[in-house]
Amino acid sequence: MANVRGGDLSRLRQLNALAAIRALREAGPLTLTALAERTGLSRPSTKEVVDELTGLGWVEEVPPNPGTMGRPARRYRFRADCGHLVGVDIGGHNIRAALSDLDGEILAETRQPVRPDDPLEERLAAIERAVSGCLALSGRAASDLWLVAAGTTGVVSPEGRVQFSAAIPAWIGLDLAGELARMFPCEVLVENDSRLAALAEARRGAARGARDVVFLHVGRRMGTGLIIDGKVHRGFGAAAGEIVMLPEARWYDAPDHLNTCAVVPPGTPEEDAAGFTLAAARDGDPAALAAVGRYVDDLAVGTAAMVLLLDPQVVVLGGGFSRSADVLLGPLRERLERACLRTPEVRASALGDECVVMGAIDYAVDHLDRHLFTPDAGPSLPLPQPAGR
Amino acid sequence: MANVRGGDLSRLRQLNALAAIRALREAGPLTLTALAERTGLSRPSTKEVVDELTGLGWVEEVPPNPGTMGRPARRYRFRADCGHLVGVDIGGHNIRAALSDLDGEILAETRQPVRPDDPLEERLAAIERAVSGCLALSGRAASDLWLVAAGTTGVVSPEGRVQFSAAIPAWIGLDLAGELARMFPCEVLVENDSRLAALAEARRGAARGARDVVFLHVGRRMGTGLIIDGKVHRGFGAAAGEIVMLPEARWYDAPDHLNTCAVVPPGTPEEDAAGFTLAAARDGDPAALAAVGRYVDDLAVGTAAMVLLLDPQVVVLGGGFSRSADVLLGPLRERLERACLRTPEVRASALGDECVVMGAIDYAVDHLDRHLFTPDAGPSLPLPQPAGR
DNA sequence: CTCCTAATGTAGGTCTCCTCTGTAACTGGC
DNA sequence: GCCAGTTACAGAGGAGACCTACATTAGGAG
Repeated sequence: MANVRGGDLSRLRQLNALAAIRALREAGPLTLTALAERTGLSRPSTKEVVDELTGLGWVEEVPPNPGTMGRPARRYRFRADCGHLVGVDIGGHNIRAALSDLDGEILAETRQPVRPDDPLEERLAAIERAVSGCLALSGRAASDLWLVAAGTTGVVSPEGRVQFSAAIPAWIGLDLAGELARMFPCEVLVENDSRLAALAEARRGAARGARDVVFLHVGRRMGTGLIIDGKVHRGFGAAAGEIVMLPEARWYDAPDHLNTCAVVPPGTPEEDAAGFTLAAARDGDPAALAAVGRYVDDLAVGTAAMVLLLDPQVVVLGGGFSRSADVLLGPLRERLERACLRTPEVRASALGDECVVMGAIDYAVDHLDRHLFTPDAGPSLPLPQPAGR
Repeated sequence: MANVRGGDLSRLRQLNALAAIRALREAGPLTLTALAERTGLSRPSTKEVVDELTGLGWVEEVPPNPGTMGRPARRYRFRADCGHLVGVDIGGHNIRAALSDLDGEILAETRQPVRPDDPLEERLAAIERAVSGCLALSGRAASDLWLVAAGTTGVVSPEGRVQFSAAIPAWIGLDLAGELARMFPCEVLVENDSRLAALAEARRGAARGARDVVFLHVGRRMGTGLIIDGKVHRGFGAAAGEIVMLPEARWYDAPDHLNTCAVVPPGTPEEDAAGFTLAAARDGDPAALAAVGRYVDDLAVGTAAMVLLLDPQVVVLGGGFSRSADVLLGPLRERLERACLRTPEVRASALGDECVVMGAIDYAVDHLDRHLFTPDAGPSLPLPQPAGR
């Protein structure tokens, strides 16, 4: 029983304003009559609501649709550009950033290469450069930002502190949320990167529309992200999805099967080895195919555990190795078919390297939806008045 | 974006009436001033709302609290008794039923012994007898029932069909929701029993207040129920929680360790064997302790998989063996401590055999809350007018 | 140029809530 | 037994938001 508060007339107006905003966000520019139909309000009331929202800067009139019978209807749209969001992907080798409008439409993207053993300061500076780049590309200022969401490798505490990271040693113990809050003049969210990737796939990628999704990050490191009932699942201590830690799930050492295959040229650095095996498997090399088989055998154990436990609608294969999804998908499906009670769809990531930034943006949009555009959600009133552009 | 509808004045009244009902349900009998404070409405408006609800039969006046300064305030309470819910636990050896009011307060309980190999008709008849018994005990008629929720062993499809059941062979393929709908003149819900047990523990049992809970049904058969974000997690095909099916989780054969221990007298029927081992372990018998150790070793593997994946706040140990929780809890905690990133609390079931019926009641209450007492929830208007008692 | 269509704008009415003022009921001290 | 103090109840008047109904306006078709 969350909310026990009633409300007066102004609350009703607020509700109706929110309904109008949501209708406009869902269905693009609408005429007053169309909007009235969608919100269930009468036209005069709808007009009053729209006028108020226009005054606040949330809504703007667009030219009418010509060529129709009768008097042309004025059309209104939600001003998604009245605020901006930034998503950041903090990886071992790259910092990616993207800037979007309030609808999550991406307006600019940048990438800053880094090295896993870069010192803390250098990496933080790269984050700042990546975001500044986005701002410059889109012609915005930092003060236009409403929300920055960052995804990082490693285990992130509920408060945004990095508790553990195999990929970025310097990151361990860092108060990432605090650092970012110092860096940007707006609210900051921090989340694990695989979870954000999962969210992106569930919202706009391979699992669009599914409410229960398991995202597998397969690559040199393994990770998972869970979407349950349409939301990112963090767990009580924000440590959900760490099934790699269980020896019986056979995930931790699984990539070794690909690294130690005979088709890998001697002297190949370990980080490139798997690529050779996967490529050879695609060409039908028997040794490589056998190695891939052993790899998928292991991969399928942990995956089956997740599927049996959660019964997701879709399993999405992402991460570095998902470029070779054509080689992996078939064998994985086949093994899940045998192990699971109900086999979910298994699909390759549709977003690739952009997965995490997109997920960060989607996470920020969700946050906004929940705290600004949802009635009964705490202090969320539609009051922030957007700048005049 | 679920709901895009606005509303008019009557909607506001409805919202405020719901707020009043929720406040009364949460905090018991309240005076007008107290209610006004909680709902945020003025006293005159609160009075009008309460009068309307009284007229509809949802609210009733109770004698004022004597011994206070000033004019005694009239007090009002939610009439939880204006409708009734039934929860049913369909097990292999017992059918349990409970009847509760709209707050989930249990008013009557019955039990009907059955045998696992009873024919379909006999088991359905036992369900009917169990519920009739509750009605008779509490002096109600079937027409007073608003909702019947049933938990059964086995895998239940989203539509309420039993897809598989190891414990009740005759049950497989049965359209249980359909059968119950024919039996009772009200809405019917069907769910897996372990999930309902998990819900009961999360609502009123060992994990009260936790939003992410893993319930382990340990007994002759193993099962799990997951509460995620405060709700029962079913999964896309309602097959969530079936980790027993995975050989690597080492759950399926785990009970054998207890059955084959030397302390079990020869000729003991298999269903009683584990009890001897657990009892001997409590008394410190070395062979029994070793068997329990092997059992918990296996139990911990699947459990660690769940904990690592979901990071629940609490793990609840329920089912037949949970009577011996004192013997099992320590070793299980210790093993989880080693295997998990963040070890959740591990507690014994607080509800025992009543777990599933209680969970069924809680499930029904949740359903009501969502569909009757929540604004913005589909056709949920506070119109059903309760009988005059 | 007129008719038709579809949207706009305005007026009056209703509903719900709020604030304010006066009245009622009970306790405790003298 | 009476009076002051305290607390709650009851009703009147007013404001805000929505609805319906009707008159008005702008563009396209014949």
